[in-house]
Amino acid sequence: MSRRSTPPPAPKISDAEWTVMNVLWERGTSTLGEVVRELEGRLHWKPRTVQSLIRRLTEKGALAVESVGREFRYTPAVDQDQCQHEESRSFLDRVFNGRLTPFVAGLMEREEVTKDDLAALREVLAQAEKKLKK
Amino acid sequence: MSRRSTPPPAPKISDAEWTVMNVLWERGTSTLGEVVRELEGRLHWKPRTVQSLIRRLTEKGALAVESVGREFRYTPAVDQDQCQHEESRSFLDRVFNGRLTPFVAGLMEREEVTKDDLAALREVLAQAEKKLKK
DNA sequence: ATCCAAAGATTACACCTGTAATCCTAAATC
DNA sequence: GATTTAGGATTACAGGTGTAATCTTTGGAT
Repeated sequence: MSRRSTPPPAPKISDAEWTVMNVLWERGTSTLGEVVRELEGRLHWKPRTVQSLIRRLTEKGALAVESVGREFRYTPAVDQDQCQHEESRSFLDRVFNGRLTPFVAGLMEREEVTKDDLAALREVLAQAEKKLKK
Repeated sequence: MSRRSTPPPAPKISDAEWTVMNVLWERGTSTLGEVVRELEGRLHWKPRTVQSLIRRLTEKGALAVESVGREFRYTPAVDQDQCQHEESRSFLDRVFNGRLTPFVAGLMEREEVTKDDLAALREVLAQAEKKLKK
């Protein structure tokens, strides 16, 4: 499997920051409070913690800020698909010497897979195959 | 996809440390010099850098040390498959909300896949399917 | 015997991360 | 008006990471 043309790399997002970005990608533009309430229950995080993460993400250019009245609204400034892909690549390179198949094989060996999972994967493979043929 | 019984978690291995562990898993027991020479050319790393990483890996229990004459020989003390699986899980949870299919789909969409890749994956799926049926 | 190079031990050091606490201000509430 | 409170700004702080340098010892080369 080989790379195609690469867009300029997105800023590096840390583990905790991914949690925040996932919320923002899902909700779209949000305020601090909205993110805090979204994470409440799932996480023990204090509001100041979320604020810190948002600030860092803003500083590294992953979020755009827009001042609305007294508050700010934060919006993802980087593409989720691209970030996911960059993380995927770096993960595969680091852990599986770049190879996808052993990764998938390892998961299937050690976790329960449902029929639905398998069907979905089969579909993905079929799509890839079609693209190859074209 | 769900977890099965979990062995006690392996120590957390950092990015740079993965590079070293990969060498050790591949070569088996090695001395510092052997690891340094193995990485030479591929990496800019100074020998002291490799030594630091090996020391940290030893401290966190990922490598076992055996004193042989004047030197030490280092041996992986954690299972590669297990480490790979733990990394895989944490990666999928963080980036893809735990789901494998979008990960595979994203890669296929953004990278060139060869016929061989596809065939290998198909085989993996077939195996998983067989296991499900049983 | 001498000197060098390789390896271990110790130390460095800035930057990133996780996880907030404090302080300040302004809006909302009583 | 006085008080609580949400949010921004600033600060904190230990631990991990990447990437070594320095100091010390010792076996091998000359």
